[in-house]
Amino acid sequence: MLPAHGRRHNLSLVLQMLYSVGAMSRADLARRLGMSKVTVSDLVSELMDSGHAVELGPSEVVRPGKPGTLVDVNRTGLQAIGVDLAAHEVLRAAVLDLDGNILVRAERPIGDDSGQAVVDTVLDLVHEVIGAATAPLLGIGVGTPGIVGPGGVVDTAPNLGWNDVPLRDIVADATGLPVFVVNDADAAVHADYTLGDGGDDLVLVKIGRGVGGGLIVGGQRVRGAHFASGEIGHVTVGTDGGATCRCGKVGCLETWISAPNLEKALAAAPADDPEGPLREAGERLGIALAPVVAALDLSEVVLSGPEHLLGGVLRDAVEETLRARLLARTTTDLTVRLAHRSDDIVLRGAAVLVLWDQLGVA
Amino acid sequence: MLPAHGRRHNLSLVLQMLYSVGAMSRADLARRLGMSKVTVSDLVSELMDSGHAVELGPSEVVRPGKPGTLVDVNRTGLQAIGVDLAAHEVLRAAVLDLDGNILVRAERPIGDDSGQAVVDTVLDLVHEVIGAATAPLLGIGVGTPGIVGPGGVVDTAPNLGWNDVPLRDIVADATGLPVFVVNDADAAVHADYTLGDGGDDLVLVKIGRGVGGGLIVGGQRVRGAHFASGEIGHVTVGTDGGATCRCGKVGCLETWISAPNLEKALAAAPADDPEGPLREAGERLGIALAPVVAALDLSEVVLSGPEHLLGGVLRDAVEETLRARLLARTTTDLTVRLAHRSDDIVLRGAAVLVLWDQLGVA
DNA sequence: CGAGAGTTAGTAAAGTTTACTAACTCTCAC
DNA sequence: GTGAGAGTTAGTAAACTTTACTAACTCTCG
Repeated sequence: MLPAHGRRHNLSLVLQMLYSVGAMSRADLARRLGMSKVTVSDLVSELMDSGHAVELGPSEVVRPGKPGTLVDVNRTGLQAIGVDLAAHEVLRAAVLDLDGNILVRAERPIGDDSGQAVVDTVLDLVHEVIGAATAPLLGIGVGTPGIVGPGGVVDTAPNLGWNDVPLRDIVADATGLPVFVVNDADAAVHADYTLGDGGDDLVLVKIGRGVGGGLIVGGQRVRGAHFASGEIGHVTVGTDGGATCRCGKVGCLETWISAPNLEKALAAAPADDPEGPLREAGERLGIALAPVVAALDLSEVVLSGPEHLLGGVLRDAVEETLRARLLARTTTDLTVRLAHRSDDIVLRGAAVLVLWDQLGVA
Repeated sequence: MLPAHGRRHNLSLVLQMLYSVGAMSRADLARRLGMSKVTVSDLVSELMDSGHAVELGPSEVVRPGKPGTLVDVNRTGLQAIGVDLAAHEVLRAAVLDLDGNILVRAERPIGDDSGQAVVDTVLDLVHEVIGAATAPLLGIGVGTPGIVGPGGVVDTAPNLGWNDVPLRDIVADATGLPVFVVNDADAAVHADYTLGDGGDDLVLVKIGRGVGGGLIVGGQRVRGAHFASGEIGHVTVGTDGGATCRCGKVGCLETWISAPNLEKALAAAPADDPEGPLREAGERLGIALAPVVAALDLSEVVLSGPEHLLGGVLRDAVEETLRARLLARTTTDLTVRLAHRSDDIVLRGAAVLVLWDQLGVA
């Protein structure tokens, strides 16, 4: 731990404060951060030199004393790229501003491509959005299906035909920008945690072709012993059988609640209980999540995926099941809700990753 | 983050290195820690001044050059107090050395006491073991049943008749020593994590009168949104009913696997399958843990409690159930084992807490 | 309405803490 | 003796602090 590391941390603290609270004067920063005015002035000056912060002009507050000069994160002068490789049949990318707003979008169909062909499409897509950026780029965040090992290597992503693809290095070499690669559900939970206003302990379940999860515990993203945290799609749920899963086991969570399986079950539902499959799926998810919520003492369960499937009966069933299977004390301030704007959550989460690493912003 | 914080961190790094690797020269420390010899000399000198480190004399290694002077954590010159308030019908305390060895023990029966009477007994017990210490004390660690809120306040511990007892301040005021209070299962997992050689992602399930858990995720103890992590005793397990629990619900984990319920079931077991209840209990625990292991991608499940109950069939059933309910990839290097020396695990974990906080030792 | 008092923002200078490099002495094997 | 490694001393750079200042504003009162 060199003094320079402390300095870097303090620079991040300033950016975090500005990012989460908004523009303020140097003196406000000093008071809020418990640093001296001199140190803050020096930190801010370094951040302005590097382009990460800007002055916005004098404060309008009317009170005795010299008005402060407002300082803020360079919200309009910096952008990031987000890439979502987990959408259905399509690769997506976008230019985002620092608040997570999507400024420019681009897409490429996957078709029947796999392996290197998909990698080439990703690079093509990334180059397109880089060209569309209107401000200096902090970096590129990528949310991908499959397990992402250390160094941004995608271990296995069957849908893309990938095995041990060093995606981070590939994209970094092709663009010269810093690149961050994570699992799509991890990106999603990062988006919800950073851009939302929830607690420091939450799980996000992402329901699409499969079922994946991302966890934030104590404000930190859980990575797992084999970088495979959140892989809950193939946990057996309940003790009363179920359908046979594509993985070979019986009663996996995915057989009840993946989007394709849900659509199928809804189509086959009896007329007198058309929403039965949604209730059943919610119950099963609740059964699987109950031990997780209890063990980690989570305060939020977030569902991400098609709103018409998750929005009503299913969400209610998850909440009811959790309340039924846990102590009342555990569930009193537990919230079960849908993610905001699930469609773009991976894009936003991927961009947020860039902010985290480049700015230390939370 | 002041430079002084970095200094403190670096002092801890030196102690950690010595603690985990063993005695070595200043030059060795400098190489291993990537610091300059000068800095290490300075850090070591500060640690010797404070009594946390000692010189052991010249190294015996035969080679050209001046022999180094071995430096080590002051293993024999420092001790810590561990207190276990979660044992059956008795309060226990001990003096431990820095390696977690128990040097002196003491006990007090609880009897029918509760509330303030128990607090008084704890203080009496603590004073006895403080008197038995043969070296300066780093502090007091306490493992208690119930939920421990911020500031070492015991929210609720029914067995002791406690509600919102500010235990840390009470013991600190009475002894003048630094005091650390945590839940007993959290203490246990801390002991296993620090004194064992496992991975950075594990769960410890402590089975006694009730069932509690402690989790280490990414090398950090999980606290939870309401400081109630690990409270898995009253999660409903399975979808096929079960016995009614003292909490009022049906099929809680505790009804299957708490020590009293297990003993009862074993006594009533049919002669042709005397170990049936153990197998059933292990299966139920496996069912409850499967989603937790998958979501967090844990590498170890540790059981702590009466060995004659947990050791054989039960442990095997937990492992088999996890393997059956999870993807093979998740379970290939998952180990399910008993804690070493469960009897004293809370005492050792409580003492380890002190080391963590006072020395920054892992 | 204007002068003085009081308050707040921001900067400059000097001092402290921390860790670095460079250069040295000391000790030992060969 | 000579070379190698351990540890110390001297000097430097970085990062923060305290203290003291200027600049700019509001408030009050004659």
